Amino acid sequence: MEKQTVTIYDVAREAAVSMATVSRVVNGNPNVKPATRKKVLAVIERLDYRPNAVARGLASKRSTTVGVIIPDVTNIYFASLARGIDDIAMMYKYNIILTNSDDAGEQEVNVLNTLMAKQVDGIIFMGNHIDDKLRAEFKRAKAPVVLAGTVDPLNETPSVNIDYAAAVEETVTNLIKRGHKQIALALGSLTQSINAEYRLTGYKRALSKAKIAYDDSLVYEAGYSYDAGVKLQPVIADSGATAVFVGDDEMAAGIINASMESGIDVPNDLEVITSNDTIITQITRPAITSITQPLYDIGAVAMRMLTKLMNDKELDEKTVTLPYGIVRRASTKSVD
Amino acid sequence: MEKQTVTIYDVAREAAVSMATVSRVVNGNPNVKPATRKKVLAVIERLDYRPNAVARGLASKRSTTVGVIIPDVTNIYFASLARGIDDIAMMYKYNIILTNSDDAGEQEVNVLNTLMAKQVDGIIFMGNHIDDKLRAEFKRAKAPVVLAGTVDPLNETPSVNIDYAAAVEETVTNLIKRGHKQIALALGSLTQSINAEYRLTGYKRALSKAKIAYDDSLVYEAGYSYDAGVKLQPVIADSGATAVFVGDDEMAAGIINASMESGIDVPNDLEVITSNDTIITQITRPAITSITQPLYDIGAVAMRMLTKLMNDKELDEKTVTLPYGIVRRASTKSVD
DNA sequence: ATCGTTAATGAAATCGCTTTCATGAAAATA
DNA sequence: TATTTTCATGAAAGCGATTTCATTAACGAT
Repeated sequence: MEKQTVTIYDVAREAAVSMATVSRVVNGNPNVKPATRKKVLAVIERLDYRPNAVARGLASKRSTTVGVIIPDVTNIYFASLARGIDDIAMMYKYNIILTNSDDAGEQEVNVLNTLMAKQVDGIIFMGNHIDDKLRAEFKRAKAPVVLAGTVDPLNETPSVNIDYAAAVEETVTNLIKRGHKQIALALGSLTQSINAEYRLTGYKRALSKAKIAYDDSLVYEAGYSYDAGVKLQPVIADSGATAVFVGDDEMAAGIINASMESGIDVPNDLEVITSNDTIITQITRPAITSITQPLYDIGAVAMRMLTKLMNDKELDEKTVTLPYGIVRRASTKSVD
Repeated sequence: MEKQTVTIYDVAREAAVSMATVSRVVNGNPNVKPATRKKVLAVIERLDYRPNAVARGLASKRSTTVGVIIPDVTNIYFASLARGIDDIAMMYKYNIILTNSDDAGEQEVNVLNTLMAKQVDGIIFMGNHIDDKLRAEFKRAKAPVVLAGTVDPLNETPSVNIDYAAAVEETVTNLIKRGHKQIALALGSLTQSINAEYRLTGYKRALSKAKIAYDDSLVYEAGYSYDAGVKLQPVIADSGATAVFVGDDEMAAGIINASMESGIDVPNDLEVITSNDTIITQITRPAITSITQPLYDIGAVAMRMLTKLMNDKELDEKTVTLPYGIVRRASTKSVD
């Protein structure tokens, strides 16, 4: 026995008004006599009528749903952005269709297409790399796209980020000031622009300002995981580096734990700085000095921008750069 | 200039067939002559036609979307389940509408209702407590609901879990065997059934089997966070407990770090065991002994069950209990 | 009392698809 | 060859809302 669904038509009949009037009441259209509104609301209550969002979406061409593409929900960094996105979305009565892309180009294009098929009103994209294929998809999408915590070197798509290059430059410069000459850089793949075109750039800038020769044997492409950090540690140890900047907190934790366990003291033998200031940085011992990012806000601001675009409003600025900070913890030596 | 959308009607016209035939081709209905199929596919390709999932949903009464209610995406435990859910969902061509509930009853009911309004075909619910209000909502929903990593003491709703009580009983029994008499229990709120009716039960069972009197001053209701653990640590220290079972990994990390920093050695002065075997347990020093749960699988199995229910199939078992394990790490002493 | 406005409502088209049913053609059976 | 089945297809009726347009009622203003 299927549960019977109550439609707007049922309400109209019971209330002895037209569907149009019921629709007006439901949508808060002011053009309804108070008495009529009251009558309709009573029927809605009595029948327990709930508007069908799908039908509404078809008729109005707005689904009040936005697509969110995330590399992996279990990654705390992106999950934090997602939380910001969802909170603001909810505030504006949107829902989130969340899909994991694993940062894989093909998969990203796929989910983008299924999201478009679902008629999402907008899309928030998170990932480590934007290529031409993706840009092309963004363009043909009729829904606006905003990048969160994700850089497009060509700046074609609205985005919210921090200044990754400047942040890395500043931290590396700090290390140099404290006497380090051999500073390793542990990143994800250099095919990803956030690494190749931002973090690496900041690193090189710091070196060049200090007149230190760039040595690419100190730059490592590892994965973004704890185990990747553990595996990378002996390599860093062999390189003679006395400090390392790491692109991911879990990887940094792996490096720190593996170092300490092999007798290399952090920070005395190796100083470690990481990028995302997730809870991980507080949990390790020593705790990890990190660039701080307003993770939640990056997501929240991106979603706010998207709501504007979805309502055909102009954006104040297409590329929003939120402030970053640096928080010193025990994985680096104090300056004094 | 709005982007023009191509509809099934356009395809039908161009291919000189009826909409019905195009629909059959798109949906893989075998009742189409190969020649016709080919012709239609060519037009679809040429016009770059993408079926509108909203229209399809309205006509077919299936949205191929499932709702997922999660306390907080940034919680690694639940995020891990969510990942399992999404992967299986994708495998079955479903999308996920993800909403954070903050474990708050009112909010949970709200999102449940907006999900139903969106005509989701099914719902996966994660949370720490199921109450009557929620059960009532589940019942009136016309879409099936499955609980993931979430217990319903009344067993009214299909669910996937491990045997929390047995797991706690086993770990606490181990502690007792190693000579502990004062074992603290650090949980979330005792208003939540997973704590009050499962973990606490297991704890009491272990004590009673060992003829140790239950002392409720050793049971603590804290939050599920790192800071909650840090705050709770001095209280545990004062209690004279020599071991503690913790309900959340981040909280356990907080207890461990705070202990070590106040001169209480883990595991020599205090043994610590936690519940969820997330990456956190490997990152702390000492690493944390933990109950192991197949997190991803809990989500994946829940989603598989949901697909069955959505296709009106019978469930082999309404309540699935996945096996748990215990992994010893450095926060407990070896047994020998 | 009359006319121009504005407010309140309903009729009906529309959104883009699925699906039932009818129908004619082709294939299989007698 | 006649008859029954099966196949392939199209016409058209929904699905449950929104929205445009027309219409009538009420309201001021003159």
